Amino acid sequence: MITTRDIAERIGVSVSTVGRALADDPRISEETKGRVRQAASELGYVGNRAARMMRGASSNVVALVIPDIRNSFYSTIAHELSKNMEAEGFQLMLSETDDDRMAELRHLRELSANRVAGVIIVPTARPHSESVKLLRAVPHLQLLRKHPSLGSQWFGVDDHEALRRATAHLVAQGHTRIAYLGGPEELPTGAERLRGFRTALREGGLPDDAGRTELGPPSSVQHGREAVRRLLEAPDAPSALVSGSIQLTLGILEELSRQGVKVPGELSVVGFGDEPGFSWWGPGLTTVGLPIQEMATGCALWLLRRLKTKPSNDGPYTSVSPGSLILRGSTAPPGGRGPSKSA
Amino acid sequence: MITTRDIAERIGVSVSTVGRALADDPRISEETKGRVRQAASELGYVGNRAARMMRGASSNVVALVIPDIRNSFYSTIAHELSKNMEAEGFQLMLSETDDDRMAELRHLRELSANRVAGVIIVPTARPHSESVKLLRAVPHLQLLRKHPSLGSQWFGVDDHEALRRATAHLVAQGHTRIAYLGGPEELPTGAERLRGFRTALREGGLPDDAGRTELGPPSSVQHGREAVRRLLEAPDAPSALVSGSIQLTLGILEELSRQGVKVPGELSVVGFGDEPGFSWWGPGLTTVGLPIQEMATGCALWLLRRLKTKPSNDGPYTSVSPGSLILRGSTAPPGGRGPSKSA
DNA sequence: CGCGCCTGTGCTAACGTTAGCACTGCTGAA
DNA sequence: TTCAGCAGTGCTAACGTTAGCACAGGCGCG
Repeated sequence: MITTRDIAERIGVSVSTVGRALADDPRISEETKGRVRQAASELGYVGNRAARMMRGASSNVVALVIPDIRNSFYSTIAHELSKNMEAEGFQLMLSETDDDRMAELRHLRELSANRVAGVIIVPTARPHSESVKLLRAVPHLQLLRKHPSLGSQWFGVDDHEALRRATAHLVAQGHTRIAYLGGPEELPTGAERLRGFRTALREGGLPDDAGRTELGPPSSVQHGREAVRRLLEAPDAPSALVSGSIQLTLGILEELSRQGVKVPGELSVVGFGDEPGFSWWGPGLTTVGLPIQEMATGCALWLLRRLKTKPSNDGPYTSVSPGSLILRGSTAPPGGRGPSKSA
Repeated sequence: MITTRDIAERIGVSVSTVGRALADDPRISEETKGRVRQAASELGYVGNRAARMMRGASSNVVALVIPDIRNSFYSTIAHELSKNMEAEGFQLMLSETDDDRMAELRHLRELSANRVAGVIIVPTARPHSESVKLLRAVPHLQLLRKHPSLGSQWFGVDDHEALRRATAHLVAQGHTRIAYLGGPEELPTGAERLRGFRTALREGGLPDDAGRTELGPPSSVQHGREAVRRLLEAPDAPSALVSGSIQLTLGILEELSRQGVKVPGELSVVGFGDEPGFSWWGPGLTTVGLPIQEMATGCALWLLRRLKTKPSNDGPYTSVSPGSLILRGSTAPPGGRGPSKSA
């Protein structure tokens, strides 16, 4: 690897001069700068960030810690983040936890050793105490899920409101047996969405047993399919179904298509998130649209500001809009005569 | 930040001893090791990789340089790569080029400054000469697209064969006006897929003007929609359509759904890649399945081997299977009576 | 004419870690 | 008794870069 020393020896100046010339220090004459730049270019010199970091400079890497990049929600986040960060000279490190706290810990250890400048994290249900310690040592920001031990910097969705609205839509159409398919209560998002579901039932004057819930791994398409199968086989199957995760929604749609369930004739469905296929699935999926881009951009800007201004300005959390209900054809009154379809 | 020196002062030994104890050097007594580890844990010591790198150690970061992480093809690659790399203690850096050679160059400069250990790249159509120089200085591997100047280490799909098969399927059903919607010829993949399309037409004994092509940005869903619109409005619209990219396929499906085109009654369609929604789109999309996981794992293993063994073993490129044609309901003989559907 | 200032450059230390060499006791063999 | 060898530890240099200080030469001002 070419160093400033190589350049210095080549043109007969000191390393200091080379360093200053490359930093465009006004004390160096234009003539010398020219020769240095020329030599640097010819030799293919690339500054060594490790050495700079040793001199106190911070790294130009921020990390994104998420469950699974294949989830389009997270890949959109990653994209927006990357775009915003690149514009400011930052690179993005990607760490997948698969919702496993030990994998999360392993990643945070590495990130810490690499002295990343900042971290945006979708924490697991119960982060390891060492993970908490590691995170607290670096500017960080929670995304979607909010864990109290990780501070109050948080960007997310108003999950309670999102599911309240989605469920209320079904209640308003007269459904009295509604199923909710979502993540486990341990996850902050899972708990909030479930709460939103129950709030809507209560507000609709429905009895406690009107709601049926199927909770499980929120990133598992497979779990979505199985849960749907269980719901349909049950003695008094629900007439409507709300989803509390994108991946589960994918599973739901696949299984309903496979079984040829008539939507919304036999079953009304409200999805979560908005994927490319949702609009062309069956009669079109009514679903909760999420402001993903806005959230990602918000995160990026918050972190950038935080990285630029040394003092710890601890702006409190920011909850983004609850997401809007996108009305398509997959919901209708129970037993109603909505567009029927064998998917 | 806690350093070895802090630990040393705390327990009254030298930094050398601390360093060796943490590296589990056999020369240090177990008793001392215990005290060092204890102190390190209490203080929350995390080794500084930058300092290690200065001592000649290589970084534990590999970079993935791709056009756009939102493309599920690339997010799957990123996921598999990340999984394999994490198991070996490597972290993944993500760089998006958006198919812009200048963005590509900017990223490669940063990666180079950060001394990444290796790079897996989906190169742009014509990488900048400096990009080439930067890449050549580090173990790297081309993915999908193969650019001659970047060496012969390549993992990809047999694009020619993939599109030959897809097109041949339509030809066999008797279609004589077939459109191909794909990326530009400048891209190695674009050129190969187009060639495969033409090969199939020729082998099917069709005249040169049987094929209509719409080439454009391969990652643009929007372009897919517009191209479909143009094709349908043309005086003698084709009776079949083959896609040469996942994103374009998404656009195609959206537009066909929107316009309510009967598939395969009015138009037969063969897609590219296999996304969640493809199976439930209209009559089910016949499409080219790609061995994404296998490719990603192959890349990871190749790079890991390359990083472990210092000597430059230059295994030549490896072309993976051509992808299999997944038969669903979206193709039928022209004017035929296949399951018709207004999406 | 002498002094201070300015311009342009060099020297050196420091960042945190590691490896080579040196040192201190101690044990065992000649 | 002397010395080699060993266990256990310390000292120091080096990695590449940067910043503080020093220094040389030239010029203007009193």
